[in-house]
Amino acid sequence: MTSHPLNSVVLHRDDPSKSALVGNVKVTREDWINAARVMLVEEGAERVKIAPIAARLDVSRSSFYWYFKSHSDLMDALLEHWSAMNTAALVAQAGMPADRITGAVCNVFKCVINPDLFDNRLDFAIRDWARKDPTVRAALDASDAKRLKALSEMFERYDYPPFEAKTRARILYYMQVGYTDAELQEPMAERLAMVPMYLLGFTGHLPTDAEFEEVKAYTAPFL
Amino acid sequence: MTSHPLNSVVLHRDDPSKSALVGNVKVTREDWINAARVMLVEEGAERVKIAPIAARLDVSRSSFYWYFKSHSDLMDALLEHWSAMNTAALVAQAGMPADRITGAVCNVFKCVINPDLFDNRLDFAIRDWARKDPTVRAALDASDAKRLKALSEMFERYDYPPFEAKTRARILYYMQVGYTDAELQEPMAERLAMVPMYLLGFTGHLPTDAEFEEVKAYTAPFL
DNA sequence: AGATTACTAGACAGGTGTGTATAGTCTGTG
DNA sequence: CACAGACTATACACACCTGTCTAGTAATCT
Repeated sequence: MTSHPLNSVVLHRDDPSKSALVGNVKVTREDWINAARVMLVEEGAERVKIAPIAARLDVSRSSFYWYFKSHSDLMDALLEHWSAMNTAALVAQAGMPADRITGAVCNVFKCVINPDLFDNRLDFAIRDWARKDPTVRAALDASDAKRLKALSEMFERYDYPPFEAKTRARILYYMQVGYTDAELQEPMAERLAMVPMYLLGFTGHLPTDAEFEEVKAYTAPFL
Repeated sequence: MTSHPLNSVVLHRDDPSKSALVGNVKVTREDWINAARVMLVEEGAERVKIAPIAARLDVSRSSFYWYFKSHSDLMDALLEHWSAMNTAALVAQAGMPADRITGAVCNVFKCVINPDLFDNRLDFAIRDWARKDPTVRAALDASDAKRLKALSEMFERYDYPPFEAKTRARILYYMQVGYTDAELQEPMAERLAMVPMYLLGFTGHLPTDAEFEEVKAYTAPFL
């Protein structure tokens, strides 16, 4: 219990200029997770390091091990946090009532662009991370399935037959997933106007048998 | 020039069981880049480390510095390789002649699913990497612009007005970008059949002014 | 055969990251 | 006021990665 000679330096935890939380020097487990989330979004899972987070919170690196068993314990918590926030929000919003399908789809868009309900950048970061970590991959696949199911059921409620409902759900969902960071900054109206335009050379209806045969003729050598 | 006492161990570079290239013990700069590319695709830019690549090539880690000035020199070469391969292939394919727009679009698809012309997984990996490195970001933006320009010009050649050509190019391109690894494994015909289906609740034509106003009413509070 | 060129192995130095041990400080409670 | 529990700082052990230095080997040219 005697003072270690090397530990005799003066501490200044209460120096207000160095305190991240003025008036409350306590750092909670949630603070660590939040700071880690920011790190994950901004830098990627690979760069979620303990020391930089500690610096951001203005506490010692070793404090981390009071709140978390290990580095991977933190990463698990991060994954849990994401699942609870994003997937739950999208599923809930897909179930919201609306007069017509247009309104229902817009509800989904509204959810996705509302940072309080759905952290789009976090979703991106998790998708990145999943490509390198099988555990995350499994969690993401499960969430994707849940979200697609909710969207598909939404289309079915507006009398789309099952296959078409499923297809529309997929396209709606993966159009979101496909956006780049830059595009997510664009005005919502522009993105919405772009979506219903026809793709490829088809002329605005479901492909006829003849057109489908034409496509197959083009692609057959590669299938 | 005298033998260092610690370096007197017997070398066995020509041990066939340890040689990655049987009959040719030489490792070239291309070999390093190729191995690094595999690493980049499978593990992400962050995990392209010299030692594991050396192990895969079954050579010493220090040999690396004969071929490359530094680690970032290798990464530069990787970026250069990607640009030359993928962007060049897509631009070339978009310029190929075809009877109708359907054929032209299928040409693009054929290019993108042909691993000899276009490494889709590499494209993904670069996109990941760009999110963390401004230099790569700039290179990717330049490539995206080149590709979109080529696709847009393709649509214009089939008499689409400029704005619509540009929009179709964007959707066609980002539908590709949005695919997940799993989906890229799906049969081409299914993906092609899925694409022209209408999105959202719109009924198969460009949105009318009334529909556009409806969308704006839904989204106005969030813009 | 000797010299030159192309290429490689191993040791080392320095930086950065995780996890642990230890010696504290602070706050609330009896 | 003394003590217990919550929390934090510093130091250290260890692992891994980059980059440099030195002493080589193997094939080719002269």
